[in-house]
Amino acid sequence: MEEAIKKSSGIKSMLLYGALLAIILLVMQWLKHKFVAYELNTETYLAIVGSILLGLGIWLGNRLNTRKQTQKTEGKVSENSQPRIEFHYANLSKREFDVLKLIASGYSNQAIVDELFISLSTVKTHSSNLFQKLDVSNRVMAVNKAKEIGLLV
Amino acid sequence: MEEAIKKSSGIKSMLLYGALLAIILLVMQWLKHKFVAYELNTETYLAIVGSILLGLGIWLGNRLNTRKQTQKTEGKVSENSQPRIEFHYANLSKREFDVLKLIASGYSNQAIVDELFISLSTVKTHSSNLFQKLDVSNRVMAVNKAKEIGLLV
DNA sequence: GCCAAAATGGTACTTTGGTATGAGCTCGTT
DNA sequence: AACGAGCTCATACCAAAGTACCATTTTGGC
Repeated sequence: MEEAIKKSSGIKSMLLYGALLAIILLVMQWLKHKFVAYELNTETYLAIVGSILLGLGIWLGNRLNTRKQTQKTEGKVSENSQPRIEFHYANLSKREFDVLKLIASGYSNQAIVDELFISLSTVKTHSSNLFQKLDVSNRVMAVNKAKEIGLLV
Repeated sequence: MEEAIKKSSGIKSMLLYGALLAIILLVMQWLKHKFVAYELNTETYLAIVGSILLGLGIWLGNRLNTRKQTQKTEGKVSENSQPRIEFHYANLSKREFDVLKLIASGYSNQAIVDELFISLSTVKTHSSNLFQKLDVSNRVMAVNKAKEIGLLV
């Protein structure tokens, strides 16, 4: 796909070149006519043509490079927006996840008791279960792991 | 500063233009000499000069844009590398910060002992001190706070 | 209705974490 | 030399976390 875009870009620039060259030839013919009509000397003629061509060249070079840059930027943006949160990654139950969130906020077990209206031993059970599922052995590791796998932001 | 760099870049491109124009004039004189010597017609002469100038223009435009891009990239890189860890933000001592980093990685106190070659009571002392400085009461809160204030990434 | 998963809860115990208090040593600054 | 900051360490104590084991109830899917 990106290769196709690059090829397309190459063909486009070629066509552009061709069109520009055609215009340049027309300008040259016109200037030649003026040249003959007003008898401009050769150097003046060349300076005019040269300036036009130089300016065109710079513009073209600039434009080609801007296109390259735009493609790169788009590529990066789409990469950044892809990481979705995988909710069932570690098979945590709803309640286990509730407990995990509060742990991550720095709640003690007792504070979680007060927040979820359950007993201390239930908090410990959920906590222990989620550690097992996340394959960790303490709260900080659990929080780190959960963030790492996208379970928590 | 960035404005100064941009101005500098502008001056440089002007000098470059000047130098190129000088070269072009020399080439024109040389071709005129050839023109006279070999009696090339005017259109051939123009085609040669025109091609050279167009090519030069494209090259220049490309180069200028590359410079712009390079500056942008450097600007981003320097932004990314600027967030230094503010070592004394919360007035943590070096040792306290060492302990904090390990806590943040999920290390138990005993594991920190083994990592830093100090006693358990020293770990506890540093830990307690850093909690006080960060105004928190447990490890998870300490880690969260440290990340929040930019002390840890 | 049956069954598995989830939620809840208790008990006992060990491990880990955190606080308070005190002390000694080194180094840099005044 | 005096002083403060930082590092280190010990002791004592309690709180909190975590594990193991067991049990009952609830919920959701078939």
